[in-house]
Amino acid sequence: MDTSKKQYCLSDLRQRILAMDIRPGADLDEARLSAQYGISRTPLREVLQRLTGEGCVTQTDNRGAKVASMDLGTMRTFFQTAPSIYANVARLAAENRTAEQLDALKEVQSGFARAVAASAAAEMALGNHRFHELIGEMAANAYLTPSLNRLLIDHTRLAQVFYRPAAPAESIAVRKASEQHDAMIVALEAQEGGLMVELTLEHWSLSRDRMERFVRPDPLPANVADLAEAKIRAL
Amino acid sequence: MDTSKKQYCLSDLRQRILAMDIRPGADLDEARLSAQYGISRTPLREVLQRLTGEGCVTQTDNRGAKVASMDLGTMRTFFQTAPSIYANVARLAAENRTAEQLDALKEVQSGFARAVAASAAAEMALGNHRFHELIGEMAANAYLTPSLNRLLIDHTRLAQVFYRPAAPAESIAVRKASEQHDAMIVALEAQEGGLMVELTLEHWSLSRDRMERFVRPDPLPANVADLAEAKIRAL
DNA sequence: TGAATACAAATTGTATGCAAACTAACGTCG
DNA sequence: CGACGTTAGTTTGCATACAATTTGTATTCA
Repeated sequence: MDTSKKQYCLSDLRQRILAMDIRPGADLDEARLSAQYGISRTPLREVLQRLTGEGCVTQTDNRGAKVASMDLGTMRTFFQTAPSIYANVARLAAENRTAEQLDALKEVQSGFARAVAASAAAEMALGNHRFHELIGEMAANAYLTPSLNRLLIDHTRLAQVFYRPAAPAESIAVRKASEQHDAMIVALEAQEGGLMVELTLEHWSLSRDRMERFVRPDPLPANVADLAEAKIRAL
Repeated sequence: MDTSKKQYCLSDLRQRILAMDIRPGADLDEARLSAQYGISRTPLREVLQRLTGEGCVTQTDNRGAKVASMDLGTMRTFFQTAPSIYANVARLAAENRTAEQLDALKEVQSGFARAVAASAAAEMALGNHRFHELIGEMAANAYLTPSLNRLLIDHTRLAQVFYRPAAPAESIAVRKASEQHDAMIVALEAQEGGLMVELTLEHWSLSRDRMERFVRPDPLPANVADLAEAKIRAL
């Protein structure tokens, strides 16, 4: 095959972490994983080191590796930090993108659109991830990229939690997100930094609103008697 | 000793890279280094992977590790990105610092002041590095910290290049920088975010001006004849 | 019963030997 | 003479065995 077993292990673990297939805080046992991927512990440990560097995984001495947790504190800083970094990266991407990168982005976006059409939740989230990762590469700023990538890791994981229960209203939002991606591609092609920032902030708002709606859903009726009555009437 | 050989190897390599004792682009040979630090290649490779995650080192498959380079492009993005990240981190640090962190910072600053008094260039740069690293920890923002730390790596390395030729004017600037550190500690203690941002931008200006002065020194007289004449008169 | 300790099992960390990949020098062929 | 292919030599990558550390459990003694 084209990719080695180690390469596959790296990208597979990363995907499974992003897709919340392996939960935050979950223990990553070296012996089990190395057997599972058919490699010895030495290269597996290298993979874990790599993922630690990316921010997917945390390691403590003599106590192994865990999937990076997502506690309330980090979520708070996530919402605090994301718009600023996203916006700055967006402007730089418009200024510095190359033609090849733009082609790659179009490719990824068409994949994302296909996933949206097929309502494939995991592929949507992963495609979205790759889309924004590529915009990060376009920015060509080695100092901002690590922050962006860490934000994207948690953004994708949050999206998995929030988007899974695909209510009809949600699928409309997803299609809107896909349209925003298309608009971004136009802005990037025209190298319009200001427009790109605007679109990015709108994109963020859409995503944030959906997360908020999930965290704080419409409350149940306050009056329990009325609720019971309504249920009976509905029969 | 308190720290294991591996731990020592990690921090020693990091220090030597920050101090430009090992130059950007230099090859990091596994066999040589493992022998040098008295550990086998396995833990040494782990150290290199760790440093790669931090951004000090770059690794390419089957071709070993090198010290992260500092080309013109990265320097450009450095000057572009640093003030914004520094300022944002500064405000967050003022808001979120704990008493323990403040004590640690005072400790580091007194070490820095001692190094300034002794004109110990490497210790100054390293102390300054630790000072700003601690401010990053105070900000308690897992998304911003990686960007800050990458900026600090290159800032410290640049400082090594620029500050080494210790002209009298430079030592005045260093003392001013130390005073700015003291002012920052006061601002952090009072949790005055706005003041902290102001001080940080001043601190940045001082540093940037010194770098600029190094890159673009006063030009020689344009008229070569005049220059020769002036030299003769000076005798 | 509860705390402390000693022992056993599991897991991580390190060393070493061997396989694979890359580098460079040499010789052959067009 | 230059380009290409071949072959030593060096360097990185991987697997396995062993050492060290942590965790869980049982047993003893107050």
